[in-house]
Amino acid sequence: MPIRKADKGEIIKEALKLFRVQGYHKTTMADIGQACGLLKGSIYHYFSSKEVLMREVLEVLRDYYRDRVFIYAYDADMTAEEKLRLLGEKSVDVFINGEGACLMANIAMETNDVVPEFRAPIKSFFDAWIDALQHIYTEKYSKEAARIFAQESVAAIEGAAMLMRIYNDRSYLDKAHQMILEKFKLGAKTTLLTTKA
Amino acid sequence: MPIRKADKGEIIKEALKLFRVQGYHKTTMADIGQACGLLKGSIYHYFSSKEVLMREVLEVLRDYYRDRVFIYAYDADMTAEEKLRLLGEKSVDVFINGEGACLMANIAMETNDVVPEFRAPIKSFFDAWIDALQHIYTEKYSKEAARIFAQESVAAIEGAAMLMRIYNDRSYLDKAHQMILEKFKLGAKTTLLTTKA
Amino acid sequence: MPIRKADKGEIIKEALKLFRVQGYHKTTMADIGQACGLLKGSIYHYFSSKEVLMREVLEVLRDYYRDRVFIYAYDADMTAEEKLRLLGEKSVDVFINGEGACLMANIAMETNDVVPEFRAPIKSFFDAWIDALQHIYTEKYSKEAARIFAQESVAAIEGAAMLMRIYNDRSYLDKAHQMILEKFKLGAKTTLLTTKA
Amino acid sequence: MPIRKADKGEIIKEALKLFRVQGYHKTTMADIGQACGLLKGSIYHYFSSKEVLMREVLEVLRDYYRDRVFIYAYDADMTAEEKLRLLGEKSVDVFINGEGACLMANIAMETNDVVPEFRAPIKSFFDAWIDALQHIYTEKYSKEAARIFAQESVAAIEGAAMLMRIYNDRSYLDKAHQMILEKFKLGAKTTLLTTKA
DNA sequence: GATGAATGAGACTTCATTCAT
DNA sequence: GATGAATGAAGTCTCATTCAT
Repeated sequence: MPIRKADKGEIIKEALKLFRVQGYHKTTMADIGQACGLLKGSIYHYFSSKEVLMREVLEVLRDYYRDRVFIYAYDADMTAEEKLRLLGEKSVDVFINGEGACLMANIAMETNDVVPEFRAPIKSFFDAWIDALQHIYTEKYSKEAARIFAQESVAAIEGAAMLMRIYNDRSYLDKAHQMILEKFKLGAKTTLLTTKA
Repeated sequence: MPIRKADKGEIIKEALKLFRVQGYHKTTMADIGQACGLLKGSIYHYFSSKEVLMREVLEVLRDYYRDRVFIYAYDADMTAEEKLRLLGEKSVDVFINGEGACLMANIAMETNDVVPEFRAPIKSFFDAWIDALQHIYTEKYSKEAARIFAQESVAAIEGAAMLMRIYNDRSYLDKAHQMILEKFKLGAKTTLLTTKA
Repeated sequence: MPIRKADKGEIIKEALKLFRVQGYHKTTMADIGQACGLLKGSIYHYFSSKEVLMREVLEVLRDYYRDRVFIYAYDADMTAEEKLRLLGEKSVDVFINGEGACLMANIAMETNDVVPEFRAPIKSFFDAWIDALQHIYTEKYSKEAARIFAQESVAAIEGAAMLMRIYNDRSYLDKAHQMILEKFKLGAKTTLLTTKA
Repeated sequence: MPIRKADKGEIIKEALKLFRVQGYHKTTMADIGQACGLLKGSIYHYFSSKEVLMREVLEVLRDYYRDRVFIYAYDADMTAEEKLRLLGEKSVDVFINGEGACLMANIAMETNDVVPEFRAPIKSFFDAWIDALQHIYTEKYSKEAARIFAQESVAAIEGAAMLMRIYNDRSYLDKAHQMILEKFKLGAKTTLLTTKA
């Protein structure tokens, strides 16, 4: 009869929190173990290495966003503005609770050139995000303009998340979302490329 | 004079490059030594610790931007658009040559919560950047709107730098700068807050 | 249970031997590890630093003397001379077997001004020793004279231990103990201060 | 034209102070250099290694004591008690000013088993000391008893020096000297062996 | 499944020593 | 004679990982 102190899900959840705050290299297996009530050695029952654990964290997060956040972009029953607001809320919420896309950016910056194995889940996360926004924006913009606006939006949000962290002021993120919404309402006038019609 | 293989400046330059690409924790003193043709121990002749070296790197970079890049924002002989373009060029150039503000964002993300000693130079770098942009924007915007637009601009650029890195595509950064310039030309219409007049 | 090569007690025992012979600064974690059949890094499983290990060594030794040697001074069933002889024997034994008060003096001399953390256990060891001798001596001496004689005795023994080491001749220690016993038998005549009665 | 910032004598003096307080292994060439206003590398113009420097320190100290302190023991113009007092004063003085026999004991304890090269000067220092005291004591004691008393005296003083350091209380040393003087005045009654007859 | 002990590679750092100038 | 730069060995400590129980 096994003593079950933790399962993969919980380890992933705790690891995510630590990786987000401390980064990949600074977070130790002992840190993660402690957060789950395990010894560091025990984590190897679930994950064959720290790298594999990180990869699973990234994949779980990407899947979560893809299936539970970005999916709303494709919902036919909401207006574009409602969808935008919803995505923003979900993201903001996740950012502030400390389990979100912030990790993606952090890990991307820290490991892009030193752990290539992490690139795939990170890329597919941002692909899915940009795709979702583009889909929303195509309601008012041409496909090309929508893509660019989507990229700008993601950049604006991640940049704001960075400032939020540096200045310890969450309003940056709120302002970024408002700005995007405003811009969308104003239509294509503010983008380099022309509107749909 | 003894055999001089390196000086502080060169070590800082090499360290900057490595920190930017590999991050703080993943970069070892041996890496830095090798890049300068020194043994790891020899670096301690110039810097009393890895942390002190990193801090000096951040300070040098901040001072460089403050004195040689952001300063153009206050030049009375250029138009706002010329200044914006100049700042963009200088930044782009620095980004692409691999010695620039990208490091600030990377290190901010990686160490914000684990090495508080780095916060001060990082903060003052972003302060100086935002101040400079705000100063330019006040030509067309109210002080408040100019500040918000400045923050948005920095966020947009840093977010774009992140995407540039993830997708290995430098066009993100160019587009971010173009977008900012466009937006500035269009005036305050695109911001939440009202224009100057 | 895992492969157990050593426990705290054994590490402390081996460390004590090495510290006594080589001193604190000259003894390396690798030395201690080798003596226990461990790698240097493995010792950190039991002790968080070399300093902490040394402190525990000092505390264990102090407790050992307090509970198993000096305690005889307070035994009502022995005469003062029996007690003195017993303390002497225990000390001599310990000195010669290489696990004893000699370490206290060595470490005191070597680290008094450079590792203040070691002072407390060293002081309390000597306090307990002097207290014990004073207690024995009060049978024949006033409290004050007994204290001074106790201090003299400790000094005489530690000084003799030093000569023993320098001349590699254990007879110094024996002679010191004999001298102390003689002096005690002769009563207070030899001390500066007056006898009890 | 050479820049003379220091000479051997000064380096030895400063090194002695540092070795006495910090011990041999803990004192670095940089420490010594700093104390003399030199860089550590410059010390090698005077001494070929740290070990050689320490050996010279020990030899200088031994010679100093032999020629300027212990020599009074052989002065025919003083009484035994005057000589004892004089030796005590010189030693106390040197102890307290921080440049004396204390170093001999410290270094003896710290390096006896790890740097055999230091044993010779240390031994000959203590030989000279014991010889001097023995010579004084032979006025009242047999040669054998005088030697033993001399050894006891040295042990008493060095042991007191140790307590002085541990308890940061210089009275231990004064008391040791008083005790020795008392004992000498009382004659051979207090020693194990018989008086001269 | 979980543990605690152990490993070994490698990190940062120190320091005696050398040497061209 | 003195310097500052450099070296290389070694020291303390960390950490991902393994494994018998």
